[in-house]
Amino acid sequence: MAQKSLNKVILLGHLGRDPELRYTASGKAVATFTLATSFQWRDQDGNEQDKTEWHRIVAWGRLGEICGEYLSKGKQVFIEGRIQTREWEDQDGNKRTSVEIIANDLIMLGGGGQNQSRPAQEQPRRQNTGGSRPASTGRRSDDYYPPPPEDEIPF
Amino acid sequence: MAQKSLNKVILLGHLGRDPELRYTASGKAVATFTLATSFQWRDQDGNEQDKTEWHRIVAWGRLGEICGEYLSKGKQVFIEGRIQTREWEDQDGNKRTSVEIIANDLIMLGGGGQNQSRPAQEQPRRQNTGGSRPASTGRRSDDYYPPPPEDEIPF
Amino acid sequence: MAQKSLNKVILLGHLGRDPELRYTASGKAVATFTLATSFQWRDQDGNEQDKTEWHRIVAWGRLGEICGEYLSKGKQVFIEGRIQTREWEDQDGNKRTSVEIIANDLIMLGGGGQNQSRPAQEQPRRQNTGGSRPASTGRRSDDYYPPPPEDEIPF
Amino acid sequence: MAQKSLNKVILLGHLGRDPELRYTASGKAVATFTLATSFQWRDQDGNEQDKTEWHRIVAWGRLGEICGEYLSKGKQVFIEGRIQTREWEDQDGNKRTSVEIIANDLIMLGGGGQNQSRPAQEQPRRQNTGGSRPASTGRRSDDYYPPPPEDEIPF
DNA sequence: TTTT
DNA sequence: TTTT
Repeated sequence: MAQKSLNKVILLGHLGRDPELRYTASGKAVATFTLATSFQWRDQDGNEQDKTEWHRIVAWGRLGEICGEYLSKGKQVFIEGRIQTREWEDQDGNKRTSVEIIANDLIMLGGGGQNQSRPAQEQPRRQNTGGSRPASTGRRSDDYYPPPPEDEIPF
Repeated sequence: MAQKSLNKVILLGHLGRDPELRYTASGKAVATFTLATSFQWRDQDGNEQDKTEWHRIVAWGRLGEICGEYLSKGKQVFIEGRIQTREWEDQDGNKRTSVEIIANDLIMLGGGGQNQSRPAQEQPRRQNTGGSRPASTGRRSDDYYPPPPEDEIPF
Repeated sequence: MAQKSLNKVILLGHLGRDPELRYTASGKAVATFTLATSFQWRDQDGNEQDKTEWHRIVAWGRLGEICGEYLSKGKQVFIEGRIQTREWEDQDGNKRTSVEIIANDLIMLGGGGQNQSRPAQEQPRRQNTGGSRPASTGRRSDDYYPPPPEDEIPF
Repeated sequence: MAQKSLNKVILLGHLGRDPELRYTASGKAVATFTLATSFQWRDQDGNEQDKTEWHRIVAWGRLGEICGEYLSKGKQVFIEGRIQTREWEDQDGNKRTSVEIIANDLIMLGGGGQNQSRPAQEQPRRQNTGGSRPASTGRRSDDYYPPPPEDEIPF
């Protein structure tokens, strides 16, 4: 039995491409896109160096649909998620491994993006999986207790 | 209309006292306890300095009940939550303000704690608010998509 | 002797006012400002509710100067820091307590802000405390190892 | 020129093996080890499912030496770091990619570990890179301002 | 009021 | 492949 552990990723960067929105056979939405972050440092000669890291982001369900609708290449977003390694076989039958960030929260930021009013989503919406909260990224789960009425606070 | 924002706190420390478990009039559980973290630095004379910060933690619902059952003075825990300021009036009618951390996830760690097998919870369980997952801290909400069967992955 | 612990706060929100930049007697810069985050939930009648939380941010040294120079009311920022409680006495000699977020990293985001090109900093710069990295928020400390040259990687 | 971004990973889990401590040609220490986290969910039949994620951790310099000295298989640790992809060629000349977590902070927790008093470090210490704080993980960088003397607070 |  |  696995003991509780933590696997949390927090990213803030820009999309390298428009998200791709797909659906599983059972109709669940999933968006994928890449996000750039950059790491800066000063080398031994005192020169600024810079390396871009590309993160592969996966967003399932309602959050994926929101990504498909509102995000586009260049947009700046904050993402919270977890690291997940996925194994697959390439065409030669070799075992390959992909590391992806499974997003569970996302905040769209003002910066970047070219076509602000992006043409409506091409992909059909087969099914509105999960949740009735329209413009939300589904972050308010039951675990997030609101501030209760004052006379409800017993301390 | 409020734009999306982020208010996240991550703490790892030890409980200063046993949690207090109470219930609202409507039967919702809420546990409160304090958690110590310490900040170390070296002063200008090169001496190690140390300051303890006491955080007031509030855990609602099922998570609160788990705190009441399994945590005790001295135990080491990891907590994720949000900062919440609450206003109240003291006995002289002065406006006072309390800052609390509303926990939404918690990991119990091995360290600390005096009475490992704590006597069973004194407080009666009036109501099992929220959730059917008994030994969980309620973290697996709908937002956390599991790894789907391989033939379900469309990318 | 204190054991290692963790006290981390991550905020993303908008400034409620222009930062105030002050200097200690010894010439160290310190900026203070408030940051709004909002918490949304759906009440039992299914109506969207919203509560704004105001965080008091404190940024010392070079980071404080950057806040004084580049931030203004309405700007959207990401902040990482720690919670710190400070005790003081009000004019009646009563012990009061303030909870502040001591920032140690900050990312300026595109959103918000009224006067993009804010008039140059009014406060004199008494002393350039800490660090020679001009436009940086000082995040690249020694703890952040850059990617080494490939032939330097022994694994 | 890269804009500021964020790439942060927070993990809490157990080591899969003893760390390996190596040194670069220039004498810089680097420890590597794997860390397990687990993700739990309930499948459509209501059964608890569990998947272990193995993270490859890299710790440079003083932090790496501390890992080599104090960590061992089974130990529970909290790690903060960043994701870094590294490209290399396998023996067939194929481009391969490794995703690693570059640690920049680490907290040792009580749980796990088999040989509490592990035999002293086998690897020679070629060079004590970075830092004079012996038992510290080097987390108190210049960015972490201590609480100043009360008469130094100008607000 | 915690912990090593 | 992003961004300033």
